[in-house]
Amino acid sequence: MRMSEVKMDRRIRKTKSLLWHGLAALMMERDIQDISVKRLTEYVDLNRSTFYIHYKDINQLLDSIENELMEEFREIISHNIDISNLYESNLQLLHDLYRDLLLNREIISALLGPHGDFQFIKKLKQILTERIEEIGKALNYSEEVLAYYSAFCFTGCVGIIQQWIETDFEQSPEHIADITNRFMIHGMDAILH
Amino acid sequence: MRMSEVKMDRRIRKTKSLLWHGLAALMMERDIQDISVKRLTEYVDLNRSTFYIHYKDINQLLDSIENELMEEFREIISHNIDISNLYESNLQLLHDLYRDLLLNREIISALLGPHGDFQFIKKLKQILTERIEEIGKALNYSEEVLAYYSAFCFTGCVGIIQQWIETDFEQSPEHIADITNRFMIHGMDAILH
DNA sequence: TTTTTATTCAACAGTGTGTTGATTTACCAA
DNA sequence: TTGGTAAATCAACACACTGTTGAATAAAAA
Repeated sequence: MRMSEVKMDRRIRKTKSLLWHGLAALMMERDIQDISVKRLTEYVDLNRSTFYIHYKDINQLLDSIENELMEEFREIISHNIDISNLYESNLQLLHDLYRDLLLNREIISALLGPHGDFQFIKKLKQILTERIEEIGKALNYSEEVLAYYSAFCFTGCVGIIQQWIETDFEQSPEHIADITNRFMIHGMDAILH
Repeated sequence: MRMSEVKMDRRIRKTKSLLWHGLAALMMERDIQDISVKRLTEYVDLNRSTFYIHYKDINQLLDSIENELMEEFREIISHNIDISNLYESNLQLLHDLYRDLLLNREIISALLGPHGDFQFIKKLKQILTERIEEIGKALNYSEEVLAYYSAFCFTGCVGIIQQWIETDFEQSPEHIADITNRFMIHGMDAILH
């Protein structure tokens, strides 16, 4: 059970969990714009009006799921980064992040898969970018190039995660973290040796 | 006028152009799922039934726009890549691509901006990835690492393009192509010098 | 157990959808 | 320029999903 759920009425917990997992399941087979409140509530066998007690519409439900995840990520990312040992501490951060993604593989597959949500990528990118810009400032890089580098890197990360999803999380989070880190720092040179 | 439009009835050209630009305009302010056929046709001052003569729904309209663009990109990307001079020929390809993006800045801003379309990124990534996997095979890289590298690079490219959009295409396509190429090949090492 | 509160259910008006057939308007080729 | 062709308009239609309501029921918390 998540932190934000502990004090909830059990019925609310059940309802929200049903809607959460139901939406994830439906997103595996169709776009969000093709998922109606009617269809979702029928799918999870809840009365349609129950949905409206908790959420305004499908978008707000999606939003609340994403924000919940973001809180988790922010927690993980808030660990200190050691600028004197960028390579190792960045690797550590990627480890932790990917491990958490794996724990949430159901919803992550939905949000970043073929019928995924654009907003989620934006949110994800934003909290990751905050982080690297912090580092960049500490290292005194030009703001302009840094903005492009962090955009490149962390959108690239999303690409790696999507590739990971496509192989159904075959490799270990450690392995994925390792190649991500190498690509970020050495680019193609990383595979040329 | 695009190649696919030359033989069309002028009325069809006008209608499609109105819907194309109208959708792009509406996508600058709201998500696709919040754009109805009714709203779009009112916005561009067309009868709603006219829309249905040409498209099934908003999604199909979006699809046809994207596919049109993809044809353009495919054209550009089909230029030969010189494996013996990867750096230069990749740079050339990025030049051409970014120049074309700039020509289509209106629709590109819509498709990759805050209310952009997930599918479009997928399509874009796919044609770019086809290309790099071709190169990778010629250079005899391991398939697995290569899949991750190309996912990283070209999703990263999308990130750079989004950053470019956010600065309202301030820099030249040549400059953006140059930093993209450097990030792709040297990663962070490119800004460490 | 009692009180509180979430869920269910039926019903409602409202809005967008997708289609149709008749009419008007614009285009294109002869 | 004209006549045939085809696109755009318009009004009307059944249909499906929406968002909200109030009363009845069920489950949880105290």
